[in-house]
Amino acid sequence: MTAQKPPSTRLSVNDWLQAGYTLLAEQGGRALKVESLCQQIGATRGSFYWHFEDMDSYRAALVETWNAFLARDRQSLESLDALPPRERLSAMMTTLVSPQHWMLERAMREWARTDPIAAENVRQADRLLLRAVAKAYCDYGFSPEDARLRAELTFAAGIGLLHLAGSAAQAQRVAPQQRLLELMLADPT
Amino acid sequence: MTAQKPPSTRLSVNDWLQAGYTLLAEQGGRALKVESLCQQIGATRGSFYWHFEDMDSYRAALVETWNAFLARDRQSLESLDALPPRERLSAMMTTLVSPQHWMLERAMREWARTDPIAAENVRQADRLLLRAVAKAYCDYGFSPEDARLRAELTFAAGIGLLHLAGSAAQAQRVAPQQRLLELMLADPT
DNA sequence: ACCTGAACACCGTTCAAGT
DNA sequence: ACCTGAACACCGTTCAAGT
Repeated sequence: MTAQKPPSTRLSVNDWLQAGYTLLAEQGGRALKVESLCQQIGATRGSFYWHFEDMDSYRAALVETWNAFLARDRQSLESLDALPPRERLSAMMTTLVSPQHWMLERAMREWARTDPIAAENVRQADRLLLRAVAKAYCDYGFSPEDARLRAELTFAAGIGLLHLAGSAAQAQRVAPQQRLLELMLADPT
Repeated sequence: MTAQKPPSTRLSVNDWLQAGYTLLAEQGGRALKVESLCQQIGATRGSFYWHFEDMDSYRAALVETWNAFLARDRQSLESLDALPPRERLSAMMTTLVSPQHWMLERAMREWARTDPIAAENVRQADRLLLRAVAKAYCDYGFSPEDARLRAELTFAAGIGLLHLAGSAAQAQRVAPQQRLLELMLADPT
């Protein structure tokens, strides 16, 4: 049988990553300091440097974990293929702005501006999602080119709403989301 | 007669702000360090601290200057009232994504997350722009509520495109912009 | 294997001294 | 009035020593 995890005074890599996500979501990228992490987790600097090379590789670890999380998440989006296109799009948009995601999503995109590793991971994740959304528009009946453009615009609007929402609750974003979908599904000749 | 500005080994507040904008646009918020600014401008730390209290107030000065710049810019947007709604919207969107603006716009929004002063200024600027865009949709014939919602979505999509565009040239963003406008002006009952 | 705490380096900030 | 450069404080990083 596998060993049970003890209540643990001992810390794992994952504990540190978790603490990082908390800080990132609550206070943004500039708050990600070794000392802050130590306070959050109740350990000293040396412990951090046992688990991680330095701040840069710690950030890289955060990005990779986040990316893996996202990939799983978005793969499950693609598994919505069974749904009719309209419901599929609706489900995608709801997931995109889920409250567990948007704080970190924003922090990650902020990072991506200066960190090449983060940038590559964000780009890759975006490509996956864009493809899925475009496919849905395509299945709905738009030409591939038009579907692609509508997907980009939908995606952009989603990102923009994330940024504009500030700390607003999810409920306040659902109405715009659905209205956006209606407009995007319109067929102006 | 007024004194001419000398070729100047002497530095002005504005020189430091200019250096800051350059750094912000090129390397993002984390690159805004005193030493980097000094190198950029060719002076030593003490000079910086003659003109500014500390980094925080320097950032505040950057934000205020930027905000004044934006306000002027957006007031001129409202002066487009003479144009028919559709052209007015098109002109607004073009200005919104002008290459001189988007890098700083992004940096400012990044700041706004952790700096209350920046947040307030961004909020205020957004309110002005949103009102102008909503008015245009209203003049086009949509109900006030619908106009408001379309304005928010247009705005969100604009912000999103800024973020997604990366370092792409403006030309690549014009097509999506115009297509977005077409979709937003559609009238799905 | 994992953690502590002292030590060091780097960069934000201060300040006495120069022009 | 504006700037220099030395000095100090803070936080990222290292490392010898503990369990």
